[in-house]
Amino acid sequence: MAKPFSIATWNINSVRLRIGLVEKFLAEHQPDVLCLQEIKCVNELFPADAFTAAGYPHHAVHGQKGYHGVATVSKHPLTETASADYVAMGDTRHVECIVQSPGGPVRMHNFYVPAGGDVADPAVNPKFDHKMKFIEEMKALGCDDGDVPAILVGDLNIAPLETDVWSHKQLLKVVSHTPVETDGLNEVMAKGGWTDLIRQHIPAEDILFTWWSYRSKDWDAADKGRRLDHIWSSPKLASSLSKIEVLREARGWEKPSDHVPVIARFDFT
DNA sequence: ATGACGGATCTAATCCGA
Repeated sequence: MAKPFSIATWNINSVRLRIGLVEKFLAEHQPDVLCLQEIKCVNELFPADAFTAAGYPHHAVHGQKGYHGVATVSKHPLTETASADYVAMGDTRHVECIVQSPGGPVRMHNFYVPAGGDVADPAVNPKFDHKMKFIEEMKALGCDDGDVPAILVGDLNIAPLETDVWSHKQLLKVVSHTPVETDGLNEVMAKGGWTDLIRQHIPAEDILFTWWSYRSKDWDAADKGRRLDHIWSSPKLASSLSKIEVLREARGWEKPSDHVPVIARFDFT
């Protein structure tokens, strides 16, 4: 008998402003676990009651005032195991917990990787230096550390494949798609033994985006997006993947986030 | 021109996102 389990990731760009959209999303799609990035509030201001009322009473929140911040909410019990301070900047960009899924415990990593600023040169741009150091530290993260199979999700702010951006050629020097970033992210994946679940399900030949800039007059018609949001897992869990859903329609909701939710559905045995 | 919006904050103009 298969045991369904699903996880979603969404850069919400202020959880307090968009709690209504989150409630709509949870009601319609019912993931077992939702990982949010850019909650933009301290833990005390996280709308915990709304999540509990929506059927998600288990929370691991790691926020700060105004910027960044990550939160993992779940239908099933979870234990927060770490909130690593990558690059020791004091930023809230990672929360790790173990979720009691119907198929057994799963380690969940929820990341918000620094955007990296405008200029892709660490010597003149401290934000890009920060981003590259953050990626460097992520290379130490193994998918099977500690014997519990793991899932890594989040806004990694890097679009690794040519089909992850609207124009590979025009974005080669644009932060998020430079070779030093995409090579770095590929190394994080290879060293940790991670599998890219989104690209396991949706062929690398297919154009695929999860983010569209607010600055575009008509984001849908222009369609100049990037695939910045990711779902990875250990190979053991990857073999149980049944479906990936990228909710492009959510970019067209009223007062939307510039990122859309991505859902991975599994059938555990 | 990729494009010139949208969030939080010491409510006004500034920093930040990618």
